[in-house]
Amino acid sequence: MLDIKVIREKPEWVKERLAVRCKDYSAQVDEIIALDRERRAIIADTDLLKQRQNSASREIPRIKQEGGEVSDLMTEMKAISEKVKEDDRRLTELEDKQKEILLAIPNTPSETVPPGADSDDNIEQRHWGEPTEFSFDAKPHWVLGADLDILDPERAAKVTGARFHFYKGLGARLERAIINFYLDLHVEKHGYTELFPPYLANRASMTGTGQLPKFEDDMFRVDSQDYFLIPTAEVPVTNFHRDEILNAADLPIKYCAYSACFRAEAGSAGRDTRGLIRQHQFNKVELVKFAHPDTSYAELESLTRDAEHALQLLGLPHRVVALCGGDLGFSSAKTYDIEVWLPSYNRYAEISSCSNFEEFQARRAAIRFRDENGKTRLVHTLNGSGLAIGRTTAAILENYQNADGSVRVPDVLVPYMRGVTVIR
RNA sequence: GGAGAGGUGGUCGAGCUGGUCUAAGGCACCGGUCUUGAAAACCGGCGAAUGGAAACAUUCCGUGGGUUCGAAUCCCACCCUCUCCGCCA
Repeated sequence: MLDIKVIREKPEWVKERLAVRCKDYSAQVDEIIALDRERRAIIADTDLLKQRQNSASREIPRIKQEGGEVSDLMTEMKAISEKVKEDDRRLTELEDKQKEILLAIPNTPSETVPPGADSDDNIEQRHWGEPTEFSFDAKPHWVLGADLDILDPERAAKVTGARFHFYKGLGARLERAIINFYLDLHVEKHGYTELFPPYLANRASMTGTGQLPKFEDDMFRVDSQDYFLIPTAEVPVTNFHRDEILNAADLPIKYCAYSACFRAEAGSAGRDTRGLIRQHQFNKVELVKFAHPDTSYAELESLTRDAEHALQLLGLPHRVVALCGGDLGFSSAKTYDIEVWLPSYNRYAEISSCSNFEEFQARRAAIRFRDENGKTRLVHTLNGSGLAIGRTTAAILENYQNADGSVRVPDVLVPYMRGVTVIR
């Protein structure tokens, strides 16, 4: 959520920043300003009436005690009371309307976000390794998965529906090995505290991180309760500190969390229909930081490096791109995607998205800290995949496949695979 | 799921026969006095949000409604926590 004060004071700047997203939000900004003007006028009026109310309710008991007559005063107060209630109703209406619009406006992109309309305009920052070369006909991971009998989407479709997977045997062990490798790496080498979160979150939490109200259709909702299956551990982990005031000395606070993630992804039909790339349920280790505003961009860099480090230890070729304005997510001010080389796609494919949300989520979720002067300020929240597990499995299967159809296990995973070095 | 108790500022906790609650007090925290230094003691400060240039004003006692001139306090609904019982991995 954007700061109403900034919208009020620098509306043209806000519109300009939002335009980087290649969409025009001028109408919404103007409407907010109009509502805000009326809202503040009503507050000023009503506060005067309430002040009169308060002073009268201090006088009434005093007059009574002195044996005075209060019925005239009570009659007057009755009328004021009616007016106050009416004004409060109108005020609530305006606030609700203003908040509704405010919640639907995306974050203002940082000044460093490159211009551009879609992913073709993203800017490569750096790359590591080179695309894997094969001296034989390389198979896509879904073929390897079937041939090795370690992935079973057909039975998952029977048991549940399209876009779910069973992992089987060493496939299941590989997925589990990657989860543990990532968690151990971030806890032991990068200083994150591990959280294991609930997989269901309530409406307030989903609103706090920006999934609601705008993207309700992308979520799985539990019918019997107003709970949602989390689309990412970002939701429970960021809301871990919702409505809290943190100590400045504790910042940055760094968490990593494994969770299953659930996405209804209404618009995705027809894309990436085979394999592990786009599923309704997938595994992910997420990195989340609560940072001081002065250092949040440095924290974004180190968070991205932490995620890249995992791919480097796995020996998977990858690159980092800065998302352009048109490709930026709703809540993000700045995002780096990490893309891993996927031979079956013959291109780099997203495996992590690392973002600085600045105050956008913190304002929605009321996550503040007490600064050096004792003032409360909003923290900056950041998160990034560290990394997506299913896509890692796909990348390993494809990049580490041998001519005979077997797959070598990356060295760092062998202990997690209980000594298995080749899946055959 | 059933019965009972309870949700008050960073924390503990008083208030809960409606009107100096304009939320006591303790602890924590910050500043000062004292001290070689520290502790203790003493003095002072110390919640958040909104509106306002400021003075200041308003709002907030789990959430949302209601009664009243006036609600932390009374009424209704819901949420959560604790204790006991039931069920359960």
